[in-house]
This record gives sequence, structure tokens and C-alpha cells, in this order.
Amino acid sequence: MPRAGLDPAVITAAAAGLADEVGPANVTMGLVAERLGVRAPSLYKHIAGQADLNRRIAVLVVTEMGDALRDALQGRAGRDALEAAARTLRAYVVEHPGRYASTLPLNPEGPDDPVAVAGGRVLDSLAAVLSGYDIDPADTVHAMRLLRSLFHGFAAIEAAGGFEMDTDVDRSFDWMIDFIDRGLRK
Amino acid sequence: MPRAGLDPAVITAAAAGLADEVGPANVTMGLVAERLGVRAPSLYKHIAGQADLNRRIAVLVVTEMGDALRDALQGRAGRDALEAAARTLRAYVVEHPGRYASTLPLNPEGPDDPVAVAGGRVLDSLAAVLSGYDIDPADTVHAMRLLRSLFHGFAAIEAAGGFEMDTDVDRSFDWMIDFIDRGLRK
DNA sequence: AGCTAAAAGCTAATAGAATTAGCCACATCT
DNA sequence: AGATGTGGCTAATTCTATTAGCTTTTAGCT
Repeated sequence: MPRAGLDPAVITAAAAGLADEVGPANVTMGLVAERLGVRAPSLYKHIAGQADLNRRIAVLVVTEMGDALRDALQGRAGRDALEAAARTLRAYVVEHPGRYASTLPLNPEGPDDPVAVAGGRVLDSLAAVLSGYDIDPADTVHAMRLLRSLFHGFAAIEAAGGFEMDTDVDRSFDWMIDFIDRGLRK
Repeated sequence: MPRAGLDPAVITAAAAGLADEVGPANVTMGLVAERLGVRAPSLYKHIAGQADLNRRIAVLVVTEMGDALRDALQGRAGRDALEAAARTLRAYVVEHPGRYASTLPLNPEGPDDPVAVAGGRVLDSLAAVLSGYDIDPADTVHAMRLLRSLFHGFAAIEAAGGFEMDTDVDRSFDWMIDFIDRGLRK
């Protein structure tokens, strides 16, 4: 039995991929193992269990989002940056609905939690977007939470198929970006 | 063995209550049965299985939200209505985080799906809120989606403990209501 | 009141998933 | 070559969902 070259990152990537393909609820240890050409118990040599695996997926997701955001925001400011950030996050969720959904039940355990650390980078990008507007420093936290809530809510509902097809979701998305931009401009 | 007087509604209520108490992931058939003074297999005389139970919880949640919203909006309009709606939904999620979370993975199967029907009543209430503003009819759908996304996103993040404690979440909530109100006023 | 039949519980059995224990081969380092 | 630790495997355990089949209650009818 030749070695399979597993490590936590490889397993996490496989599980995240499966979540996108078959839905988070159907990602079983056995399925992940099969995808990697290995038996289920072997996974435990690298990860502590299902809870650990989910936490790692969450870190992966938030890290990927942070990277995508940083790339997308290069050289942009103001409304341009807002739009780029919104589109980037939405695209990520639409392309990876499963892994995104599997991070939902997770709350960081503290400031040192890797999920919180990776999340911090996403927040930094959102802060960068807001820096392009003239916002009272005391209100920045609120504006940040507004963006987070809106982006997350929209993405979650869209990924779950919650919007009726009748009216174009793209159009609503553009309308929302406009709405926020105008509001932040005051 | 006297009869326990079970029916789908009683089982659904028990499961929803447990979801709030122990978290959706820990709601097991056995636990629900125990709470009702019955053995697990007996539940299957009334519900089809776990998936069915979750769908029923979703209907319960959306129905309860719709009722609460309708009550809260009685005799209110404009900013007053917006604020009442937002507070009502937020309060519901904070009080029932478990049952709310267990409805997240659910997408209505079609217009006849009871989840969609109950959801329609919530949307009607949101439409009523928007009717207090002077919005181009062509934009109403977009504004509705904005409200849905924002309320859902904020509630989901707060329920999951996603906001840092440092800055008062209540204050951010009020700020967001103001932001939306000003934007809708155009 | 007594009969019948459907409904509602129960116990026992099945099946699937996570996790643990314990064994053995491979790979690495000298 | 040989010692050693890591990574994989099989077997066993536990927990949960679900199904099968039996028994009692209860509602409806005469």
C-alpha cells in the first residue's frame, strides 16, 4: 500500500470540493476518503474529526474570500471598489455554494481562532472599501456591519435559491450596490 | 400504554424548542421523542422522517415570523413601520436562534411548497413596509430583496455570534435602520 | 354495550456514519 | 542494513435514523 501523500490541506480541499458538488449535508468521511483513494479511518491521522474538518473548511473559505477581495480591490476606490468587492464576494459564493454554506454554523471561539484571523483580512478589505468614502470614524464599524450583513444575506439567500426567478437577480444586485453607494456618499 | 396525543404540530414544536435549547445539530429523533415521553420510532407514525421534520420547522418559523410581523406593523407606516419590522425580525431570531438556523439550508421546492406559502406572508409584510415610501414600482422588487438580505444577514451573523462584542450591536442596528430609511426616502 | 378496524405505541432488527484500537508496511536517516 | 516513527488498513464500537411486525387503545357503528 503506497502512501497517498495526504495532509490536512489536501483533505480540506477535497472536502470543500465535495461540499460544492454534493451539498454540505452529504459530505461524509467515507466520501472524502473515497475521493482521495483512501479508507475513512486514515483521515484521522491528519485531522481530529468532522468538527475539525469543518473548521478547516471555514478557514479555507474565509482565506479564499480574503485573497479574492484583495486582488479585486487593487487600484480601486470609492464606488468602483464597492462594486468590485460586492461582485467578488457574490461570485465566490455562487461558484462555491457548498463550502460557503458549511461555514455558516461556525462562530469563532476567540480572537486567536484561525477563522477569526482569516476573517480579519476580509474585514480589512471592507474597511479599505469604506475608506474611499467620507464616513465619520465613529460610524465605520456600523457601515462595516451593514456591508457584511448585506453581502452575506444576499449571497446566502441566492445560494439557497431563495429569490424567485421572475425578476432578474443581477438587476437587483446592481440596484443594491447603487443604493449603498448613494447612502455612503451621504 | 396510554396514548400520548401526538400529532405533527406537537412534534414540530418540540423539535423547534429543542433546537433553541441545544442547537440544531444536537436535535436527534431520540431526544425529541424523550421530550415527548415517547420512543423514537413512534414519531414516524406522524412525520415522514428528519427531512420532513426540518421542513415543518421551517414552515413554523416562517409562519411565526409572518404573524409577528403583521402584529408589529398594525397602524404603522413609513420609518415607523421599517423600524418595527426590523426590530421584530431581529428579536425573533435572537429569541429562537436554533430553530431559525435549522431553516437556513432549506430552499422551497416550488410555489406550492408550504415554506414558500408562509414566506409569501412575510414578503407581503415587507411590501407593506415599502408602501410607506415613494418607490418606483419597478424598483419595489429590488428594495424588497435589499430588506430581506440585510435582515437575514444581520440576524444570521448576530445569532452565530459573528460580531465582535467591542462595539454595541444595538447601536449598529439603529444606524442601519436609519441608513435604509434615508436611502428609501431618496 | 359490544364489535371492528384503523391508528398509535412499543420492541427488535437493520443499515449507515463516525470514531477508536491495534496491526503492519513503508520511508527515512544513520 | 537497521531502527523508528508515520501513514494506511481492517476490525470493532457506538450512535442515530429508519423499518418491520406486534399489541393495545379508541372511535365509530349497530
